[in-house]
Amino acid sequence: MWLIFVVFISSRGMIVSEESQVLRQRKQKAEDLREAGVELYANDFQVQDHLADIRKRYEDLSDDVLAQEKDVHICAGRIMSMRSFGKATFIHIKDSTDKLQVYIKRDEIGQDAYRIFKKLDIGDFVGIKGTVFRTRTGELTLLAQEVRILTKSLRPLPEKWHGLRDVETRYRQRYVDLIVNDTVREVFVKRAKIIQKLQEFLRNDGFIEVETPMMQPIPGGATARPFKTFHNALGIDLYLRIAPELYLKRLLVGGFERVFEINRNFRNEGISLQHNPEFTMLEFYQAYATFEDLMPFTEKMICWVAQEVNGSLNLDYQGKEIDLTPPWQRYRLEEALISLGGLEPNELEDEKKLKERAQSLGFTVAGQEPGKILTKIFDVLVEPKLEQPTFVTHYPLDVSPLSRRNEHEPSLVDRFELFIGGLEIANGFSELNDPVDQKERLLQQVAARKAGDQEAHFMDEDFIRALEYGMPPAAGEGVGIDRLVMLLTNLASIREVILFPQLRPERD
RNA sequence: GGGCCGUUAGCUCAACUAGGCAGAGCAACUGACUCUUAAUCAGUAGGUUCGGGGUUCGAUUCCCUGACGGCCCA
Repeated sequence: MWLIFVVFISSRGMIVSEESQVLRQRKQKAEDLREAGVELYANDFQVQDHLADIRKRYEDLSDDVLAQEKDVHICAGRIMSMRSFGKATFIHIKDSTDKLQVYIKRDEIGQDAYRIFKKLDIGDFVGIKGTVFRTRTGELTLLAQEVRILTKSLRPLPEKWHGLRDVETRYRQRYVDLIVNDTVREVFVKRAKIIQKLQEFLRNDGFIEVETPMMQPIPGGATARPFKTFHNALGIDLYLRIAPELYLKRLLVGGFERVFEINRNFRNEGISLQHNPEFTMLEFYQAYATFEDLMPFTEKMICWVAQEVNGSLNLDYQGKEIDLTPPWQRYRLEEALISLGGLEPNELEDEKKLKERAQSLGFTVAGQEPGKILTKIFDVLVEPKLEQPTFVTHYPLDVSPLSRRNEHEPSLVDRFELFIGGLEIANGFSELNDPVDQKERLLQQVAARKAGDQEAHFMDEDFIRALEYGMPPAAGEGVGIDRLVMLLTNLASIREVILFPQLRPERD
């Protein structure tokens, strides 16, 4: 393919290009190299060693022993820095495992090769063949016998010590962020590990991982507005799922006793420090268990993951010292509202007083069920205060249309939410498996939807039919993976733990 | 959706407070230099100051408007 330059004459009569000077210079260099017969995008280089392995093997050897080492290593990486002395140059190259200095001498690689090497830039990928030595200043270094360009980089990397700071550019060009900001890379490595460890923990406990539809004709399993799309061949509306819940419960009906899924949910709602339109959720369901069983199970699971990835049950989250050691604090919802939220007990009894309180906090209360008002007040007054891990239990029935009714207090359900560091991390409950009760509750949701509540649940007749076949008693739970990662990496923004967070498109 | 803050060279930032030729470091280019590591030394080039409009003799700066981002609130 030909590189096309758009060149025009400016009003001042100078020839200027739309491209930056650096980009133009680099494209010119690339052309020069190509004309000199250099393949700029080679694909036949056989890498034998990762940089970390080289470091590991030689790091602790004394200079004398090192001087005897004649083994030749073949490795590759991106040039991250360059210090040239005319006829010799030090560079640092970086691969996925480490960063290593390479010493390139004209007398070692030959005049022609050195002339070509001088055309290379920071950012280029190179293949190196060489032996290991230690410099006078004590740095383990590869002495290059051969240097080869593997990929030409046309754009300059950000500055070497301030790096890339601009948040918008970091998110839009995450690839650059990952090249230059090692801590960012570490966050996503840790994220991958957290997910692996959750899978491992659940598998070891007899759960099997399944995949259920992300595109659903009836979006269910959560209180949220869905994204809508259209399938051309079927000629039907489909929704991106807001939760996998109803499908996972169908699997309990089908005879699986322990299932889990870790995958994306999509909610057509605002974006904030804790919300991205698509986010990752673990949901797991266990037959013959109750929400009471899930609480210690959750303690065990999260502690194990924390121990595996951080090596500790103590963590610093945004300046708060958090201790994950079980057992975790428990509050009934009303109890938390009174002792942490500062509400008077009589406010909880009296719907009118409750609405006044909500209004004083700036909420619209018209047409809202008391349970919804209660949980909204909770979100604002209590949630940020729940720094140490805390289970909040006994949620109102009207905000929990899929949860099993509490046997002693029928206006409440057997449900908990887990908060750590002021973040809502998990939500679990004993599952409602009475198809008649479930149908009634969904009908109430449909009525609420008709009355204008766009977050209310849809009716799902097939789900009811499934329950009519019989779903074993069970408990299920959802864990917000992004927030768990935020917690374990001490990051305040969900955008820092999602590789490509949703942004408005760039103009031009 | 509302409020506040921000957007200047490839990157990180000045120039604000008082409207007067848009600057530095790194990166780049030319030259010197065969153990440097924020290499050094000498020189060079690089700008739609986010877009549009206004005020003004003159706008990066003041005003209006739009875009994008950040934080706070809903």
